[in-house]
Amino acid sequence: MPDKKPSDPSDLMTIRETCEAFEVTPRTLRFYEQKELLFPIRRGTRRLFTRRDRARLKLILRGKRFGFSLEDIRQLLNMYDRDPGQQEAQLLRTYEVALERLSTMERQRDELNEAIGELKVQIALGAEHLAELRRSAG
Amino acid sequence: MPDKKPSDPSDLMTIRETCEAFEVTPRTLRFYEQKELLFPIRRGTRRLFTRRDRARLKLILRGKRFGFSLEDIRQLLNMYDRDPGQQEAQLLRTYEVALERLSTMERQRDELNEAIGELKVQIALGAEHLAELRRSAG
DNA sequence: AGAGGTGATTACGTTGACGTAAATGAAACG
DNA sequence: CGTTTCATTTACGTCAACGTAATCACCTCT
Repeated sequence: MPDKKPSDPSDLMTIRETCEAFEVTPRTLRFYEQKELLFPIRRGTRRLFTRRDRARLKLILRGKRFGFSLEDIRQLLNMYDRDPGQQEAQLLRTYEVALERLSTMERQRDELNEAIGELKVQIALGAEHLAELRRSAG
Repeated sequence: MPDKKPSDPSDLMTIRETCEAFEVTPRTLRFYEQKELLFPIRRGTRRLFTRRDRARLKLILRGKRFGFSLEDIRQLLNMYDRDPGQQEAQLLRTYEVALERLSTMERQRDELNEAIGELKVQIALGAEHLAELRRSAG
């Protein structure tokens, strides 16, 4: 074999090709299909992922990086599917959801920072305690 | 009833009193007992939480705020129980574990910050896109 | 025809920290 | 003595996002 087969008669990709392209497992793709996040076409029993599936997958993975749940993502994606025409309203909705998520993430970060501060204090106290122990009975 | 009964013949507290004092549910205390984090004494079938249980509980809840798992906490607590004498070694161990946890938390915070930055970019792009839509067909 | 690779389906397992429900008991109050 | 009220035990349920078999069907190369 000279190199990877493009296997691109009309831009369809097998499950394995898609997995390699996006670094996910077959299980993940099947799972996403089951959750109605992807809709690969079937040739016989085999799944074939279209350009559209791949575009969706890209958005799914991006959404996951931002901490959206798959259910959140599904709702957003399917909104764009159901009525392709409400561009502005949909974009606006996505924008709002993103802002909400952003504030959640910032709150989480702040809480994490607080906990980090507290933990540092405890660590400092521990260090002191340790030094004391060594002074009194090294 | 004049007021709350101290019910403090020797500093023991019922499960409910303990729950109120620490803002946890009975289920939680029973769960912690089952997980060997607490060892309330039994009068008949009832649990009575000692000063020591409460001290442990305080540490448990603090540990949780830092994101330690109950299993982590159990190991640390029981270490102090099993051989009360290795004070220095134990404190040192706790110190080490805390440092590890600290770095994990800082890493998480950094990742969260990165994601926040990315999300902000996406939001800005969305805003632009939205403005464009409105310009071309408001 | 056997071996190997790819893909499919079905369904149970994982992880953590409890929630929740059901059935029962025992104490306290009037 | 009857009724609340608090308690106990047992055990299944929850949530998310897949992992991990187990079993079966095809295709391809040799």
